[in-house]
Amino acid sequence: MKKELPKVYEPQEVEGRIYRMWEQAGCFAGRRSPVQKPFTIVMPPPNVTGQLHMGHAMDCTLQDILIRFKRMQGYAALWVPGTDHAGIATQIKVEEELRVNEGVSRHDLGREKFLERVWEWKNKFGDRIVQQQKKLGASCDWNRARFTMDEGCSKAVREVFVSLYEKGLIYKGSRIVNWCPHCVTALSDAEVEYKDKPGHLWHIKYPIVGQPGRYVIVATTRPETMLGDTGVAVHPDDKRYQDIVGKRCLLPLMEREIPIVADDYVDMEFGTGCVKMTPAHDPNDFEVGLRHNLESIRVLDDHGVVNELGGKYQGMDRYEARRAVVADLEALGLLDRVEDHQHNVGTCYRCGTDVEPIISAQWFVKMAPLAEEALGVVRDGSVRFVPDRFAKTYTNWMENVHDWCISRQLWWGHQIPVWYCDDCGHMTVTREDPTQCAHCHSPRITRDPDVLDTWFSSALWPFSTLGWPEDTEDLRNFYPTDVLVTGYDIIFFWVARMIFSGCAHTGKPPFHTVLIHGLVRDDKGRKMSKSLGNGIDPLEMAERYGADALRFNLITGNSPGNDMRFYVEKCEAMRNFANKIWNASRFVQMNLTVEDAHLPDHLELEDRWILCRLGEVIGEVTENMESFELGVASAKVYDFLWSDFCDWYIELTKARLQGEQAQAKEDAQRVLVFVLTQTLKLLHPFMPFLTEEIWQALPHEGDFLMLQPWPQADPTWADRAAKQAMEAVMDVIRAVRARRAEMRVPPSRKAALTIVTGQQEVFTAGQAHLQRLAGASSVEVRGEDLADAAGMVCQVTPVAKVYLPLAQLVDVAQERARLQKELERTRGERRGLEGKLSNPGFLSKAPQAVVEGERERAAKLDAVIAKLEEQLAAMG
RNA sequence: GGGAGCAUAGCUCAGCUGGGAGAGCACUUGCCUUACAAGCAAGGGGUCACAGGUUCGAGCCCUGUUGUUCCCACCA
Repeated sequence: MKKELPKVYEPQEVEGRIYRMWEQAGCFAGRRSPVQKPFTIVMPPPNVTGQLHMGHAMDCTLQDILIRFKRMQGYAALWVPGTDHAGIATQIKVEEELRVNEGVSRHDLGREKFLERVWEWKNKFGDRIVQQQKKLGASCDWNRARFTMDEGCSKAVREVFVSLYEKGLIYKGSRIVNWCPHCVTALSDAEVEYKDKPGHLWHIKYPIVGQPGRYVIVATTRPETMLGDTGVAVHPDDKRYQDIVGKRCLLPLMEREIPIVADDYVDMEFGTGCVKMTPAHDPNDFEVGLRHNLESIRVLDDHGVVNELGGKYQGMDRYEARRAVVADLEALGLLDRVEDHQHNVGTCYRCGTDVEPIISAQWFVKMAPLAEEALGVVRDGSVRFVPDRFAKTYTNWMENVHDWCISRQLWWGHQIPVWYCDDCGHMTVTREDPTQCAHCHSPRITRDPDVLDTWFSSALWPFSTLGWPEDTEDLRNFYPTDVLVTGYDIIFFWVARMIFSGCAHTGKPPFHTVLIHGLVRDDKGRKMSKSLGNGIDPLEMAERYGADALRFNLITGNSPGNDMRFYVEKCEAMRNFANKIWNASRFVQMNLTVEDAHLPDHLELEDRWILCRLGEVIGEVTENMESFELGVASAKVYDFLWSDFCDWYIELTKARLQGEQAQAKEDAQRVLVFVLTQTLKLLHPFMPFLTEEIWQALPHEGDFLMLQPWPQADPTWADRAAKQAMEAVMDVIRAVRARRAEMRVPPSRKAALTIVTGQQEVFTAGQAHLQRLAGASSVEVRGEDLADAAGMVCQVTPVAKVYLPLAQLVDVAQERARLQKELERTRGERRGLEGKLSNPGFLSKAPQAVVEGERERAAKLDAVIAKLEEQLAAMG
């Protein structure tokens, strides 16, 4: 039975082996069960091109903890993994690869060949992140792994697009959209990141037609867009400009006459109160333009280069054109002045390029009707955010959401299922690929070249992965899912869209709880990023300290939704904890002669104490887990294991283990194994590898710890008397140790202890422990105080006076001073309590239990005070 | 402009529905006490940002102030 365990825990040797064992035994499979309630988590699909970073590691660990906990609690637990095709990110990556290695662009290859190459890439590297998740111990049902572009998910996408189109919730329109000139595609509002950047405010003079020498001065941060100006706007109430409203001015450089209009949009206080209008390149101007029938002249092409409508600036990119325009204006004397100006610039969330608003024909999802339902399910509590403050973030966004631009000018993704007739121009939108136009039946039809926003397919993830739109067994059994775990940074991108998609297409919100976590930052609080080079590789940490230590680090000591800083030192501390458990287990095992882990009939004081504590911890940890307080739960297991079990209980059993009585020895072994085993179960969700490895080496029933039932406290363990008695003994041990340390008594020098107490039976029972743990050569327990305490030093606890024959190390005056000081301190504390206990308000209004607790405390202090006074009196 | 978070020991952070201020690391002292030196024992260190308020009682609830971080928003 016994396996020789190494002195130091070696996770590298253990983890791979344990994982393979679980996997081969099918421990991760989510099985539908007629009796067990299902518990389902769908994993946020990482990008296929991605590498596992610390954020993934935290996300993955949280989910694994929940799913392991629920699995042990007896739920039919299913954790569905998968990966995301990540349209822009992947396409950019493969294009880059092709450019560097082969010197070709996607256009050189053509769409079909290019897509073949992306699939090759996906097949080659798509597995990498899965392997990395396995290293962390992720207990997903890998047989159910999905990919957003696999057949089923694609079918779901197609169904959703067509049905939303049929309901009029998807439409195509020419609108101002966010355009990335580098990625050469439209972006949704959520994909634009606004950054404060220093810039300038150029004040430009536009001559008024027919009034030589008179100008309107407009202020702009983007002078190059004036090439597309089709008007100037002022506020209707602005007295300065009332006479010129309706007049025209001459657009410099382009020599075009444009109207001056009045519109509420203009802020009279800002700049000169005159705004140039470029409807084709500014969302506000676009709106104003609509109201005043201003023309839209688009002067920038898809790459952000001035086009043929930009006159002599054609061929220049936006920034080059800006410089040229400003220089020319200055030469013409039309540049009034230039101010420094901080402004908010939209940038592409993938490549960081400044986004260019341009008018373009794109596909949109009409959000208003969808948002209404999505708001309802959060308001009525059907979907709950943890922590709940994120519900507000969600609601705010959803209330102000604009229509969602879903078309992307990319090749990698779900191609839009719309065909245009080359003859009649009508659109055909169907679930099956058409062979002819639905209107004129012409076979000459061409498919829309664009693909859908990646998040369009991610939005369907909770049900597309379970088989939707088919009515599958899995869908019926596991949907709606239970908890969604993700970072607050993708509430808008993903969570919001899953919620309205779930409601719209399945009639149910896709999960009832959204567990939000924060970002993992570096030790200086900065975001980990490639460009800063400050990322810490979770796999390297797992390799060095063990996946269990990494997991524990990521969970313990932080609370849901809060960012955390990553400290390598903390990994080390958690590795030390793992090693501590390892060695405690080694101790238990090396003393083990019994084959089973049942509690003995006879329990000693310390046994009843540890069981009482175990029961408390089981209750608290379970409660914390249920309410997603994982950091608190893990800390409690940590403390129990290290302080109660290792520092005290193991030490307390040594007397029996090393004694002569066979029965006592065996009893101690049984309690040790039992408590350890129960605790390993509590710890398992957090540190799955280590706990499984140890459990396998201890007496057990069943095959795997990970499939064991979650521990439950036996009510008979709640032995308050045993707890108090044991703690009284522990108090004395601590007091003696402290005194010895203070007096610099070397541990090798044992001293005879005399304990004077009214509870002799408690200390008689604890005699062996006192001797062992308090460095005593002998222990005398008596009821009556010493007649002559000369040559002794005294320590006082609420239930005992302890005498140590150490007087030669301290003089009487010093001892008296010490006791006096102790007395003052205790009296002070007692007075504080008296204030409370003599307060009628407290007595009548505080809960009974609290009042009782305070009374007990007072009684203890009184006891200490009495003993100290007695001692001082005895010293004369 | 709107919203949110944070401010607790030298550092990084816990502290759940209000009831005797905690952990890890760092620091001091003494120990290889045969499970563990990745350890053991003992210890030092905190007007819980500030000012009011509610309460018998506030780190926790309310109001305001300051500092700080983040999110959202179409002011050129």
